[in-house]
Amino acid sequence: MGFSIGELSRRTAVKVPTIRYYERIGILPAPRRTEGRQRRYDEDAVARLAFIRHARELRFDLDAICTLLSLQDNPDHSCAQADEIAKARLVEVDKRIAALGALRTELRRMIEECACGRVAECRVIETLADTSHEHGVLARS
Amino acid sequence: MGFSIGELSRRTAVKVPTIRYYERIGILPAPRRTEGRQRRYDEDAVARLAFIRHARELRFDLDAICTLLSLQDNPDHSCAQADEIAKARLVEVDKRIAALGALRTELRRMIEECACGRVAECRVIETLADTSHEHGVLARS
DNA sequence: CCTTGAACCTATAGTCACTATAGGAAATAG
DNA sequence: CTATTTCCTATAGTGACTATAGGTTCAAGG
Repeated sequence: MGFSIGELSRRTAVKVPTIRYYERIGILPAPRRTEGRQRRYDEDAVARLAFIRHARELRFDLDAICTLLSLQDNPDHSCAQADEIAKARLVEVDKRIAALGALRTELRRMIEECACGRVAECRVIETLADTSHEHGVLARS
Repeated sequence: MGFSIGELSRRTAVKVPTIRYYERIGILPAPRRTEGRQRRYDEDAVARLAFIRHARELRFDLDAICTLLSLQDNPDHSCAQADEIAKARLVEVDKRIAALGALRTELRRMIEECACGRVAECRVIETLADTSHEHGVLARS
């Protein structure tokens, strides 16, 4: 008749404190409790938590996941919004990959050109100290 | 005879609260003050803050930047440590790019296969709900 | 000299998505 | 019945800022 939070954690590979956190912020419904106030879950909880975990692996933020979950609960609804969220995520990922590619190029150049002697001639430090470059954006994504 | 925090902000493209934050955590030295306790900076502060900003653009964490700054202050020291930090960063970036590439592939497949009708047939939701996949890692990098 | 308004000051709390800790209670195995 | 494991809540910490509140100082114009 239902299983513990530890068991749910094992079944979904989501850590126990994270499950409690998800409940606290309302992304996972509060389950029923034993007489001693311990949580007892069912298969529905496994499914919902697995959904969240997979979406988190794809780096959807919890806000987006909230929307996706509520869509899932309404199968007759249009899925345009889900599509939109996924597409927005793809755009972010594309941007991030491009930014990281540029970053990698700069790091490689820094490292290659460093003769690895004294700091005075270190290309890594020199590059960072160089103020002649453009002010890029410090985007988070 | 020195300039204000607002001027330093304009010259380095680092926001005023961020500059104060950097001072608080000790990554930027406390500057001298006017009689009215307002901060007054010089060119050295510009250089140091520009260094930090550039390193942040390359996503070095503040801890690594701290080390790099102390290296910069000792030009006769070996730059092996700087090299090491930069190489570690490169490894992280490589990993992140690989992970994001995989993520992009999955997002694209999800989006392409979605007929964009009702949620019941939505490939996006379906993919997220699918529990048959491997438990990947939720690495931060 | 006086006023206005922008820029400055500190201290504190909030962000995101958790993670860690403390101090205790319940469940389960032997 | 005891020992061990797992569970509970509440709170604080993470990184790197960002935002807010409530007050002070500075520079310029009149």
